[in-house]
Parts: sequence; structure tokens; C-alpha cells
Amino acid sequence: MTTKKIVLLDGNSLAYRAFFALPLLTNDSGIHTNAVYGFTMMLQNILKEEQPTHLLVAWDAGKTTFRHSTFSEYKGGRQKTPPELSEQFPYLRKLLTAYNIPQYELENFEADDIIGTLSRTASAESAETVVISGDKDLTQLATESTTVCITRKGITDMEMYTPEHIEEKYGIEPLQIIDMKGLMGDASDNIPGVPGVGEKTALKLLKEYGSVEKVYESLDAISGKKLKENLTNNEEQAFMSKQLATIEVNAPLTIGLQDLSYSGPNEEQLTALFKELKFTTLLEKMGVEAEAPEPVEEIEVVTKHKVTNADLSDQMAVHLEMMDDNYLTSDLFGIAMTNGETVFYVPMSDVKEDEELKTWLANPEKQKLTTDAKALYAALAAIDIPVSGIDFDLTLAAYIVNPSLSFDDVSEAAESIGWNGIQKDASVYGKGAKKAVPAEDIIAQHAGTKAVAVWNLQETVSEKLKQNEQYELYHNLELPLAKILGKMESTGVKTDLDILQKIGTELSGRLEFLESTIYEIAGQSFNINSPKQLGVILFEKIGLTPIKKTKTGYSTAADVLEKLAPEHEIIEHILLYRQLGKLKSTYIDGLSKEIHEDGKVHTRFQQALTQTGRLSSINPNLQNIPIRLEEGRKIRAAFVPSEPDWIMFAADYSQIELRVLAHISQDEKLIEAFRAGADIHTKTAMDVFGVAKEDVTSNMRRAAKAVNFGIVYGISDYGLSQSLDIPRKEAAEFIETYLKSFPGVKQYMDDIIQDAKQRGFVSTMMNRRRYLPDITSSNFNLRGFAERTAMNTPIQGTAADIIKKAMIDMDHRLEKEDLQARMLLQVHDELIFEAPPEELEQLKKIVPEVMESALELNVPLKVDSAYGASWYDTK
DNA sequence: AAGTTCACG
DNA sequence: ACGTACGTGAACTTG
Repeated sequence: MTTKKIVLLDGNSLAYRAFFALPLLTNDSGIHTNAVYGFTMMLQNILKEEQPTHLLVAWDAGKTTFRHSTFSEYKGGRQKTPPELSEQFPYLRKLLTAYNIPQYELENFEADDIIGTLSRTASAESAETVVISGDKDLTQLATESTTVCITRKGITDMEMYTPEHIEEKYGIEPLQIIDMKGLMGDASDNIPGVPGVGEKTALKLLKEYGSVEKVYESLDAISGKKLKENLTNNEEQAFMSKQLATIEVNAPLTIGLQDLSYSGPNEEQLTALFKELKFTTLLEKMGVEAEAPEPVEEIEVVTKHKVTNADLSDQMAVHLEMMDDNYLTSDLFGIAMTNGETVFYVPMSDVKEDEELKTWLANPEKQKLTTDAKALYAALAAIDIPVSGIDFDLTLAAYIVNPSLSFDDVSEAAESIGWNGIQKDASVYGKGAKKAVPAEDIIAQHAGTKAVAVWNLQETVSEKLKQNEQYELYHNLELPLAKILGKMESTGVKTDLDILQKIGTELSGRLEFLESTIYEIAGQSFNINSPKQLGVILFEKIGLTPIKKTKTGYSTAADVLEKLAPEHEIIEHILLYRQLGKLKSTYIDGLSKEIHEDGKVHTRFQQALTQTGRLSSINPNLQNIPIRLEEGRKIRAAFVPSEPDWIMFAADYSQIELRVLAHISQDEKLIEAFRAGADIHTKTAMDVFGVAKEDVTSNMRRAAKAVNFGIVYGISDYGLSQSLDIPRKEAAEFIETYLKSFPGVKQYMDDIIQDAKQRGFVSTMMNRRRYLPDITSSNFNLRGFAERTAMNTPIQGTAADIIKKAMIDMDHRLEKEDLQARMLLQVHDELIFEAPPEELEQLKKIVPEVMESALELNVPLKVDSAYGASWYDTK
């Protein structure tokens, strides 16, 4: 016989919590689902953690309760429930029905009172009870057998209030929580309390006297003139407040514990509801395969082992099918093609032999429409099949329409434009250990549906792009860039394994020594890489004072450790261990594994990923190779030219983001500074600190630099205070002075936020868009984040536009001048090339020239260049 | 799979 | 009162 375990949930409170904790998710029928989703997550968590035998969700019944007859303004002044939440309540009810979880509400009473009454009944039977709410008032219900869990941050993090915990935290008993509320009131419920009495005073009084009644009995003994006066003048209010805060434990319920038994959900109803709400992750967790969308029409895909000229039209959708997402290393299955009439599939072994098909692929006059142009260029280049004339890229087009929709699968890109005809790769090939190559006809069918989707979507998407004035951006910037990036990826960067290994051996030695030093100081061995274990050593064993906390415990991040360094000798060793460990694992071991047989690394540039229009780099990431510290910078010596005696050549934009800001904001002083060729951080320091150029100290320049960074990121006093390690107030003053000095910037910041609110998105100079739905959120955090994004994205995004344009111009120029130099990498504001030494003088002239004239701004763009025998030497 | 940390612009 | 600087990717630990 199992013992009873009763769980009582405060429905309204948890729904609110879920709603505000999560962004406003909308499913495709336009219903908001964030509260239902969050609530479901909480519920699943509770069911798993608590394993209840009995369960109830209590709801607030209506607007007025018996408390309103005591105090008509009870819960007054509250903002009304947002409609986006209200519309979700019916779904919450449905959810609970599907779970077979009893729900209850009672006229004139609040959920609290239902929970209070049931918890007392349960206590009488000494059944173990857990109360869950977001409202701290309920902690008054804690007893030996009743634990009250209050949601903390997010949706699954709870603080458990037992009588012991309350004693520890407040130094009072659970029932005294009522007295505490009586004295201090509760702004959210509009309970007045006693003016001038907050938590501290309330607790002090209660520890001394025990209750509101006792406080008033002992009024004469209370010290503090003002306090005594406030108490005296508000006696009635204090007692009323206490009454309001008291949860009714004898509500006239029409149900009892016997009605609460829980024995699991109705799987069928639950799956149906999750499907309706499009909770695909939850469905997958339940083991229900996400429903493969029905193909719009059954298409016939013919497998051909040889194509004829009759099969090849002037314009065709071409899709290269493979199982892995890394097209540079994956086995290639074959190519599916369609001209809107027939669909055929050619296995790769046949493609390689098919001269007619290869000629067609290489012919720029034959238009190819595809799902991923760069993959087609690069993957086929790797097996010596040149491709030319790609005129449409579905993924790229969908990304330009809305970069926030992330697609790791063509089916998702197609779905974003309303095409549900493609099965997920994961459901065709399986995932994880179950992934396997299916029969050829299945591959052919799958590849065929993708080609068909591309063919059918081309017009719709192009139309959409034209409507948004984004067709230029897509067709004349991103699409040509895809070809260039493909070329860069297949070229690759020669990587000297010997150099990596030499650095690696040295690092291993130092790491071993550091490890033993750390263990010796700590007096024990432990995993230094585990923040959890390290936290125990530093903050419990050694007894250092924690500065910051994370969700899971003490923070041991570098900025925290740096502050602790003077306190204990172990810290500097840990910092060095971390620094060197990072180099070893990510940049020596990780990078070495990525070197292909040709002695090169072939990164892939993600072109349809970032929210701002930047590229990203994976397998390996060559956009974050160390440079700031000399030890790490040495890694760059391993990146060398792929031809004997060639050189590496690098060119980077100087202050491109601040120049873009100067242009966009039209701030006269900023523009003037750049036109005059001034050192922008020094100039900022002169203005912010009001001193002459000669009097700018290095510290002032450092602060000004941080302010400039902050401006670009979308400034906040908190952020700046963190970066400069100064009080927030001082940071706020810096910002104010800055914005007074550069009024055009201030104007821009204000305008762009207004603009984002009005249009729902911000855009770059080349009309790249980023939608910011949170900009109108009532949630302070979400809104703040969206506002900073609104300020930053046009700047970062325009800089991305500019370098992309420069890459296209550069590619043309190298060809026109018939140079052997090859573009290898892009690192956001710099381009890296390899070239024969005889082209050096020409590159020194051409590269900066092309980059500087990529886009005309009302300030000059400035490019610095350097060269050397390795990437390390381009300084 | 999520959280933490740290490398870059 | 809230609690963040903007944009990424990789390695590692832990649940």
C-alpha cells in the first residue's frame, strides 16, 4: 500500500508565471501558447519530481471574493490580465482534462483558500502534501507534513518552504507570515499594511512580540518615534491587512481528498491537444513521431542512370541529396531534378560519369534553382564537378525574409513559406544511433520532393522579397556571395599539424604542472574543469566569498576569479589552467581533428543563421582563433599558405561599426571626427571628460573605448558598469555625458526604438530585416533586450552587408586582374588571403581600395592590411 | 540536452 | 524591483 502524496497547484498563479517567464510563442493558427507550454513543462516536472497519488489544480473563481467585502480595493490597481494570456485559459483547462487532473474553483473564494482548506484536511490525516504556487503568501500553510514550493526564476526552479526553511530565512513560524503581511502589506494584492513598515521592520517586531495583536499590546515598549506613530495611526488597517492575508482553511468545499486521486493522463487526448498546439518537442518526448506532413500531391520520381538532352531544360530545380549536414565530408547520394513536369533522380555514381549532365551543370546559361547553393557549389567542386548559374536558393531566400526562423532542414525553410510537402530528414534517415541509409527509391522520393518544393516556391518567395524591397539584397548580394563562400570553403586553409603538436606538447607539460600545484594548494585532487567541484573547493573548503551565483551554484567565471585573486594564491593558477586548457582542448586537439587529408581545414560558413546578417563559421570555427593573448595567438602560426613560398595577407576594417553609426545617426561630431582621421576613443574621451587631447590619460581612453562599445551594443548602465568594473551610477553618468556630447547618436537611439515599435522590425542599409516582437512586451527584461537589439542590429548588420559586398567586389577584382591570390577567410571585419609573393604589392593596393569603396558612407571607410609567412605574422 | 565557460568580432 | 551589455561556436560536466 502506497502512502498518500498530495499535490495542490495554484492554477492562476502558475499560469501567470509561465506566461511572463516565456516569450510570446504563437503557433501557426495564431494562438499564443507560451503559458500553456510553460504550464505543461511545470506540470511534467512536478509529476516527475513529486510522483503524486492525489492532485488538484485550484482556480480563482471570479472577480470578487469574500475579501472584497472586508476591503473593496483588495487586489485593486492591478493591471488587467493581458488578452494574450486570457485566450490561453481554455487550453489550460483542456490540458488538465487530458491529464485527468481534477480542477476546482469556488465562488467567492480564491485558489489559495481551496488549497488552504485541502491542505489542512490532509494534515489532519498526516498525509504528505506539497503546495505549488508563485505567490509567497501561501508559505503560511507550511507545516511538518505540508511543504510549500514557490516558483523562483524561470518555470522549473522552485524554492521549498518548510517550517524549518521559513525559520531559517525569516526567523519566524509559517503562521507568522500572516502577521508579517499584516504589518508590511502587499503591493501586488493592494493590501496596505502599516506605512513605513517593510520586511525588515516587520520581522524585527514579530521576532520580539510574536504577532500583530501582541505588537499592539506592547505598543508603549516599541522604540522609534516614527514607527510608533505609524503603528498607532494605522491600527485598524494593520488588523484588516492581516485578515486579508489570512488564507481561509475552512472554505465550504464540495469536494474532498477522495476526489483528488490521480492515476495518469489520457494519452490519446493529450497527444491530440499537443498536436493542436504544435508542441512538437513534447510530442517527441512522449515517443510520438512528429507527424510527417502529408505531401501536397503524391509525386512520381523516376530514377535515371543516364540523362539525355531532352531531360535538361533551360531552367530546373536541382537538389543534391546527402545524409550528413556537412556537405564537405558527407557521402553524396544523388541529384534530384525537375522542370515542373517530370521529376527524376540520378544516383551520384551515375552523375560522375554523365558528361551531358555535367556540361549542363557547368553552363551558366542554364538556370539552377536549389535548396542550398553553397552546398551544391562546394560539394560538387570537391569531386571536380563545377557548377555555375544558380539563380535561386530556397534557404537563403527564406532567411532573408525572416532570419529569426532557424532551419536546420530544408523542410523547415519550406514550411516557413507555407509548404508542407517535405518530410524531415530526421524521419527519413532516423536520428542518433538509429540513423541509417535507406533504400535508394526512398532517397530518390525524398530528394524529389525537395526539388519540387524549390520549383514551386521560387515565385512566391521572390515575390515576397520584392514586396519587402529585399530582392536586391538576396539576389545581388547573398546569392553571388554563396558561390564565393563555396569557393573559399573548398579551397580551405593549410594547417601545419607539426606546429600545433609542438605547442600542444608544451601546453600539456605546463598543464600537468599546474594541475599538481592546484591539487597541492587545495590539499586534495578534484576536477578543475567542473565549476561545481571547483566551487566547493573555493567557497566551502577554502572559504572565499562568492561574488556571483549562477542557476546551479557559485559562479567561477574569469571575472569573478580575477576579483578573488588577491585573496588566495590558488586563483592565479586556476585562471592560467583554464586559459591553457582552453587552448589545448579547443585549438590544439579540436583543430587537429579537423585537418583533412589534403592537410587543410575546410570550415563551413553558415550563411543563413545569424540574426544580424553576419556569417558564422563551423567545423572548425575559424572566426574565433585566439589573438588577444600572445600564448594563444601563437596558434595562428599553424595557418600557412598552401603553396610553397606564398604569403598570407590580411586586411581589416578599422572601427567599421562606429563609422556605420556615424553614418546612420548623422551625428555631426562623430562624422567630423572620422573625417578628420581622429583616434575615435581619444576623441570620445576628450568630449566625455571635457579635456584637451594632451590631457587624455590612458584610463580615460580605456573608459571611452568601453563607452563606444556600449553604444554599439545598445547601451545600458548596468552593462557598462560591469565592463568597467565601476558603480552603476558612475556608468550612467558616463552614458549621459556621452549622449549629450553626441546628440545625433541619442536621437538615433530614440528613433530606432520608436521605429521598431511601429514597424515590428529594424533594418540595415541594404534592407536586411530583423523582427523584434518583444519590443512591445510588458516584460521589462524582454523589452529591454529588444530595445538594445534594435539599436545594435542596424549597426552590426550594415557592417555585415558592407563586408559581404566587399567580398563580391574582391572576387571580381581578383579575376579581372588575373591574380592567383585566393580569398580564404572572413572574420566579420577582416578578410584573409593567400597569394604568391609577386602579387604582394598589387594586393596592398587593391584589397584596401576594394574594401574601402564597397559602400559609400558619409564618413570614409578605413582598411589596414598586413602580410607574413603565416596568419600569425600578418600583424 | 542544458548549463557553464571562454575563444573571437 | 526587475537583472542585460551585441553577435557567434566548441568543449566540458552533469542530470
